[in-house]
Amino acid sequence: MYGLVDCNNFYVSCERVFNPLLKTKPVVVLSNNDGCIIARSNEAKALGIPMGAPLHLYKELINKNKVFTYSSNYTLYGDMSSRVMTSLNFFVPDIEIYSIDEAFLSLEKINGVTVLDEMVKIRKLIYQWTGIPVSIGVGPTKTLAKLANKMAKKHSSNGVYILTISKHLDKILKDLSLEDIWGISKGWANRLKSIGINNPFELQQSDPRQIRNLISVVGERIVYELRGIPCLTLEGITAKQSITVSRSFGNIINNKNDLKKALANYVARAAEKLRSQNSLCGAISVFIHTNRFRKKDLQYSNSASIIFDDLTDSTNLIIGKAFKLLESLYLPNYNYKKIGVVLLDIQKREHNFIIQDNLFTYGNTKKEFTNKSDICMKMLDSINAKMGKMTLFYGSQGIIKQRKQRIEGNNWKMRSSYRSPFYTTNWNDILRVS
DNA sequence: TCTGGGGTCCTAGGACCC
DNA sequence: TCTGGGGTCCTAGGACCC
Repeated sequence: MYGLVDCNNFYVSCERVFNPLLKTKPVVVLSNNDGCIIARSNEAKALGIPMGAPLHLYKELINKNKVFTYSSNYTLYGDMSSRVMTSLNFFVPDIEIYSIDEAFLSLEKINGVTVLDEMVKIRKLIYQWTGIPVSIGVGPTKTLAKLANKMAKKHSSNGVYILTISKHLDKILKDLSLEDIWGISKGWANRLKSIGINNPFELQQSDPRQIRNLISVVGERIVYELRGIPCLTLEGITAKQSITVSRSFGNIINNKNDLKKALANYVARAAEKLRSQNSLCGAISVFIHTNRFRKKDLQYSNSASIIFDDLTDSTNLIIGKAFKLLESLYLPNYNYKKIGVVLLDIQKREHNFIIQDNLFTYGNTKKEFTNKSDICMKMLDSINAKMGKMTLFYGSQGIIKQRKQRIEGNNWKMRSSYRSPFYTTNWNDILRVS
């Protein structure tokens, strides 16, 4: 059984913790430059203010109804989020932090009879400890837990909803639209409708292979998940595979120096994030856009990327390269609205070791060995000492794959990002927590 | 006038290898 | 003239998520 905990109107709830007078008032939180509405209290939703709406279109409605508006404060939200997650972890050891305001729980260890009581208790205590109201959905798969969470928000008095495979679920699925299902958006919903599948129940009953042909393996998984057969599992905390920092400008910018100033800032922020997850990056990309909403303006958007000679986390080094990329992208006579940087090919710093022939390289350490398995045993010892118990696979990529498959079943697939010219490659590829 | 920011995964197809 | 089998690697583009 899986649980999904979702903070209600998270950003608004955070603001309310520090200003209890807002509790019963309509509140919205705005994006960068106060451009869009990105969070709404229930009262604001009731006024018909949609998610992601440009503020200027709703100015009048907001003024008329005395809606409180707040610029976003991500430092605060990040901090509140970790308070909630830490509290959750206190009750349930196996959790997956899915987003800033959501976490999946593994409920295997909780007795089925008492799940409801347990969830009600967790919900109550999370509120007591953090001031954040949450909803909890429970189901046999992540997809159904997600759906249960939606039901909890709509139809539950205690904020908890439990879905099981039953006639009742059939009825619920018949009454929902395809887009209510996690992983299905407009594009796929339309494709499904084109072959006569009009609601989640019909999707659940459909031929998984046919769905795969239509909308890829992701869709096939959804079919099984709706039947209560898990295809998705809890994922631990993993390092980011890419890090983006970008902003729209409040005003239009057209000179290169201003763009450089902004870019330097964003690179510094991105490099900070990179270091905070103890990683290095091997490549970056820079992009710029004009304002796509100003149809009369000449439009231009472009991006360029560069691969570093060595993995790095140095702000200065990355800024240098980013400026070079900007030089190649910048065209005068355009009004720029947005610039951003993406760090790519991200690798864990401590995982960056190489064995080639009989040379073992780990950071700046180079050691020669006469026996290859000897190297691996020593590596394993030092890694175990640092990180806890691990299993080490070594050999050519093909051999690694075979061994992993023997242990983990046939679902394991070598991904291109694991490639390496050497015997060992990405941490994930050769090591596995046992 | 004003229109967010940051992610992940999957596929197809060509190049290439033994 | 015929033309295997099994694979990796890479990229662009398209979906989706919060």
